[in-house]
Amino acid sequence: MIKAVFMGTPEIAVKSLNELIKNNEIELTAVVTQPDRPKGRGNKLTPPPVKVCALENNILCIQTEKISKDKELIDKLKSMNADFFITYAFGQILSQEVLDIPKIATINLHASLLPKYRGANPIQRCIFDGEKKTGITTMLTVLELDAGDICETLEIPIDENMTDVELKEIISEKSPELICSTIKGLYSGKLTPKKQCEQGVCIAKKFTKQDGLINWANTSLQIHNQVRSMVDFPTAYTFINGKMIKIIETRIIEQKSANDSGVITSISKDGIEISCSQGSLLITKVKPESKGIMNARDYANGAKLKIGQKIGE
RNA sequence: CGCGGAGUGGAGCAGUCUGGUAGCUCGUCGGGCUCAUAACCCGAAGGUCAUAGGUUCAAAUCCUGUCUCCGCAA
Repeated sequence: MIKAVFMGTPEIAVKSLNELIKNNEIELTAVVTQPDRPKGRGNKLTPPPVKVCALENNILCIQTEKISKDKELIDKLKSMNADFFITYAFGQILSQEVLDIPKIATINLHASLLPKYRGANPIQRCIFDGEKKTGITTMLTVLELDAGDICETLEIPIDENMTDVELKEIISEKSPELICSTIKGLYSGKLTPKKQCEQGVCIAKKFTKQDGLINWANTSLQIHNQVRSMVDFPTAYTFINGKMIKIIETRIIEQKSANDSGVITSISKDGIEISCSQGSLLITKVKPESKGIMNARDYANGAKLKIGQKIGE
């Protein structure tokens, strides 16, 4: 029996945690996650999804503010005799002392094809940049951010309209298998991790609200990639008639039908067409202030938008 | 108790301040026009105005509670 401890926090890691719980070659002795945080409207204290899953399955769940300084927790982890620590979107940096605890290795799952997109936001950044493919990588965890030796990788193609939400779902879906295969490979000694190629290293930083503001002077491709890369957060937005409106879904239109950027050139059943610096963008789904997601056509109808109207202010 | 917005036919909205016949655009259905159409013309169906009380001769509208949804801030 392989003994393992899982460290993770958000929704994306839950499917993998579930697999580790169910897999009968692996004994999951504990789950480590972040403390409950105040979240959303009303600042309600919300447990991380990984904790919820662990509790549902009666797995020991330990929450810590900072694992590398939590002496009590470190002692507890040492006493567990784990073969592996598995981290997946844990959100905390492990100290060398923690990395050295497991008998075989600490492995991390990262949602990119390393060495590209190291860091906190690989999923959204690769879509934002218009990448045609990304992937999942398992690796040995080292002190330097996402720089450890690579165990296994899985490529995932990105089509031109895929959103961050869809990609996240695919990655969440495909991760469990890769984790298990890596654990077994390392345990049996059949898998030899390889050094990362230092060429092509780049860091994927988190988005801020500011990143969501649409600049209509960009090309339609840039804006399209921006919109679909941040549906989940922070969501691309612009201003129409002085009100903020979030743009949920767009399609690229090659031809441009106005000289100005940020002007409504047509309103049809399919949506609202806006001219950009290169090509046009068809907005198909939006979310106005205080409202839910709606078809752009319905919004245009109620808001009485006119062709030729300038947006973005 | 962090701040704020919203709930009205199937969809998107106006009407609420100043109480007095339920309104607009779109969709749906029927008919017409057209070579044809997402266009145009005529007609129809469809709403306990989120919910529970209260005030009033009379409440979508004023007062109080509740539920649901959303934006901002963390």
